[in-house]
Amino acid sequence: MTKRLAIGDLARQTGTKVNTIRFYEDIGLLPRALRTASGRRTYGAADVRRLAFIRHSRGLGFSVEEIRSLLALADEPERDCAEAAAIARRHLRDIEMRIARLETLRDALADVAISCEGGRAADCRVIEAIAGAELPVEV
Amino acid sequence: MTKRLAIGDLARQTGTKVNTIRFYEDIGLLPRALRTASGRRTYGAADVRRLAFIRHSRGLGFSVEEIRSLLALADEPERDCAEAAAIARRHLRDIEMRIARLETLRDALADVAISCEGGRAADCRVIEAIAGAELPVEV
DNA sequence: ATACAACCTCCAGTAACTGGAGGATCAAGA
DNA sequence: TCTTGATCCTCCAGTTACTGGAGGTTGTAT
Repeated sequence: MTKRLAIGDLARQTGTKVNTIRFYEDIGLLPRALRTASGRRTYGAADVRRLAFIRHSRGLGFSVEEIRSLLALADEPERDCAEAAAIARRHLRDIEMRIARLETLRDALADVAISCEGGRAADCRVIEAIAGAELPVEV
Repeated sequence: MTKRLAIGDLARQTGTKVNTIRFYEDIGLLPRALRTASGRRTYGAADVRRLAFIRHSRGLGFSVEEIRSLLALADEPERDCAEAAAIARRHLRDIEMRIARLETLRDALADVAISCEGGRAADCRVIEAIAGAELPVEV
């Protein structure tokens, strides 16, 4: 049998912090790790793959709940994959909306930011521009 | 003297939740409100302006700490406005970076999302694509 | 034997609110 | 005057996805 990894090794291999790995175990994204006699966690190849999947998903911006669904699908090979596709598409739409929103914001902010180059705060056009702004709340 | 507003009135006038107004008072963005004999908060025109400024700033994506600096400048008319301009420009750069990051994400996700239209999860290309993804962590 | 790194568990903190419990007060109608 | 319902008060817990630290144990190398 191949030798198992300590939590620090797994952390290095996947670019994850040790505390984060324990956190994933707490919330159930990772199964409870096997322990040595003294209680230290040990990991095998399947754990490395699973954690890598989680990290990649997070890198793509999926939420923990989305990842939970994705992992559940991956764990049951006979289930219908359409759900995974739906999650991905929904997430894509969400990101597109965030981009659009940020672009609106950027344009409004560009107007504000270029309007001033110093002077008395009393006459500051940045502050005036913000005071007069009309933007939908919530970023 | 003009009549003062109850917290609910201020909330309606500025599109802010009552709890949020109290929260801003707690963290010092709004001064401690004057109270009636029975302890209810009352607000005047200056409070309306200040809260509107805060909400507009939030709408533009400024953090509470940034707003704190902006308000400090607005409160002291003799200070140099360059600081406000710097805050705005820094924030603008930040938003541009977030947009760029999200665009990268969107492209990666688009690849993932279109790759599947149902079937066994075991063969799911969405899941495979995520497993094989190489994205910088952190959104 | 003694460092020192790495591990353990538990807990608080982050950002910016939101919602709710439990209780007091106000305005208006009967 | 009484009562009802809206509004207000103060606290406190929960949200997301971790991160960092305290206080203590274990493993390894010299």
